[in-house]
Amino acid sequence: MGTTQLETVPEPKYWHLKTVLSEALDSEFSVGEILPNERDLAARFGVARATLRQALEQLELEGRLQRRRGVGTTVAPPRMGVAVGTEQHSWPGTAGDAWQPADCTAAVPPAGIAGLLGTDTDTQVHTVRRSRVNDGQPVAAELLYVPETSVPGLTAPDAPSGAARARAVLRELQRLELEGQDRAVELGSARVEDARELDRLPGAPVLVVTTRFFAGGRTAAVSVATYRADTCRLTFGDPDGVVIHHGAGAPSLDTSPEPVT
Amino acid sequence: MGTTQLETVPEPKYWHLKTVLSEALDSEFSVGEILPNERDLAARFGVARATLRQALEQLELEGRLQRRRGVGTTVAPPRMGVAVGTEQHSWPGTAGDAWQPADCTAAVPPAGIAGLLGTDTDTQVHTVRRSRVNDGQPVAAELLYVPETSVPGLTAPDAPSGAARARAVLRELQRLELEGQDRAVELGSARVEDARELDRLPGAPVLVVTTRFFAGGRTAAVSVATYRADTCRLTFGDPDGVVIHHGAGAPSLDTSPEPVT
DNA sequence: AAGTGGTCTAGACCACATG
DNA sequence: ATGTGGTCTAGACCACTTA
Repeated sequence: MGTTQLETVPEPKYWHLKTVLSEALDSEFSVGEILPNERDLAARFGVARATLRQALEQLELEGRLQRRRGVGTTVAPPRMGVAVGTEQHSWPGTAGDAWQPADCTAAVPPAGIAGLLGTDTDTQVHTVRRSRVNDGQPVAAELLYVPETSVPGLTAPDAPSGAARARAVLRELQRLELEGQDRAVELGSARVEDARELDRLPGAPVLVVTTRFFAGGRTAAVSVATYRADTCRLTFGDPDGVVIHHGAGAPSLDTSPEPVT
Repeated sequence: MGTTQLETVPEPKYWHLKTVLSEALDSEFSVGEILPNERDLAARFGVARATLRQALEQLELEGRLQRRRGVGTTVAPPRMGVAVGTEQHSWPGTAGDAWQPADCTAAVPPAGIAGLLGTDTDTQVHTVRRSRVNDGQPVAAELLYVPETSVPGLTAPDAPSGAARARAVLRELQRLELEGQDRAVELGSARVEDARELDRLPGAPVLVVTTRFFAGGRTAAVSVATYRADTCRLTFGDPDGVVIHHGAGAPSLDTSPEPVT
C-alpha cells in the first residue's frame, strides 16, 4: 500500500463537512443570507442528504444556522444575551422584568414540582404561563407554579380566568417577603406546547431554568422557564454581553446591542 | 370519509416512540440496566433503525439514556447537580474548588477571547487546562486564559511546563484583588479535545460556561468551561439539588446525595 | 403548483469493546 | 470472533410556506 494514509482515525464525513461549512459561513456568508437547499448542497459536497443534514443539525445546535420548513436555511445572527441573574432577589412579575403574563389555570403540577413545593401530588396549584420576548422574537416560555397557600388572597375560585388571573397571582406574590432563591440550568427538549410558543419544532433543544422562590421558611413558588437554546445565551451577573462560543473552538465577539432593559 | 381521523397533525413516529420508551424507562427499568440493542428494539416497534435512533438520541439528550459504542445502551442515573455559582467572587484555583489543574501552555487565544481580554489577536496568553470530576466521573473541561500582564511574576518563559506551571499561574492570580465576575451559559458541541476528556464523542452536547474575572479595572482572566450536558445540571446559588426536568414535561425529584465539595 | 425542510426506510459498512 | 453503537447511502413520501 503506497498510499500516505496519515489519518489513523478518519474523521467522519459529517464532521469534516461541518467544519468546512462553518468556515464558509464565516467568510462567504452574512447574517440572514439563505443557503442553497439541502439537495443541492449534498450534491455539491458529494454526500447523501442525510449526511449533510447531520452537519446542518450541529451547526443549528450551535446557533450558526436557522432552518425553517418550507422556507429554507439561513445564517443565524449571533446569539442574543438574555439576562437571567439580574432580577435576583425579586419576585416574578416585578415591573419591567421582561416577562409577559399570558394565562393562569389551576392544575395539579408534575410530581417533581409538587415535591419541590411540598404539596400533595394531587393538590392543584396556580399555574401561570408567561412568555418572554426579546428583539421581537420569542425566546422563552415559563410555567410558574404557586401553591394556593402562598397567595391566600385568592383561595376562592372566584378569580377571573386567563391573563387577568395571572396578573392577580403575581400581584399577590409581591406581598410576601422574598427570603432567597435558587437556580439550576440544564438541557432539555421542547414539549409540544413550548415548541409552538417558541416557534420551533417539538423536541428542539432548550435550556431549562428552574428557579425556587423561598418565603415564609418554605418554597413559595417554582418557576420552570424554557429558553431557545439555539438563539439564547443566558447571562448571569452583569448584563453585558459575554462571548459566543462556536463549538469548533473559534469564539467570536458578540457585538449585539443587548437590549435587555 | 367515514374514518375517524382525529389526528389532524399526525405525530411523527420517533416522537411517539420516544414517549413510549420514556414511560417504559420510568416503569420497567432501573438505573444502570441495559436495554435491548437497537436492531432488536427497532424490530420490536416495527420501525427502521434510523427512526429508533432518532428517539434514543432525544432521550440521551435529556439525560435519560447513556449509549456507548461497542457496549450498549443503559438507563442513565438522574443528572447530578454541579455547583457553578457558589465560588462566586473567588479566583479559580482557590483551595477545594473542585477543579484540578492539568496543564498550561502559552498560546494565542481565539479571536473572541482575545477581544474579551483586550489583548491583540496575535498575543500569547497563559492557557491553563483544568478538569472537574464529580462522583469519579469527568463532568467538565476548562480552558482558562490569563494574559501575561495579569500575572507579572511569570512573564519570563522560565516557568516549568505542564501542571506545575498551571499551579504557578493560579497561585499568582490569587494575589490580585478580584473586583467582580460575569457568567454566561449557552449550548455548544464538544470539540474533539474536550470530547476525549469528557469521555464522549466529538460534537456531543455541552453546556458552555464563560466567566470573566475582573481585576485592576479590566478583564484579568477568562474561563471557558464545557460541562457534559447529558449528565449535568448546573446549579446557581444554594448548592441543594433542584429539579430534574424531563423533556416530556414530567419532572421528578432528584434524590441524589449532591456530593459537591 | 413548486420548492423547502422533516420524516422514514432498508439496507451496508465501520469503529470499538468484550470474551 | 462477535456484538454493540456510529456512520453513510439512495431513495421515497410528507408537511409546510410561498407564489
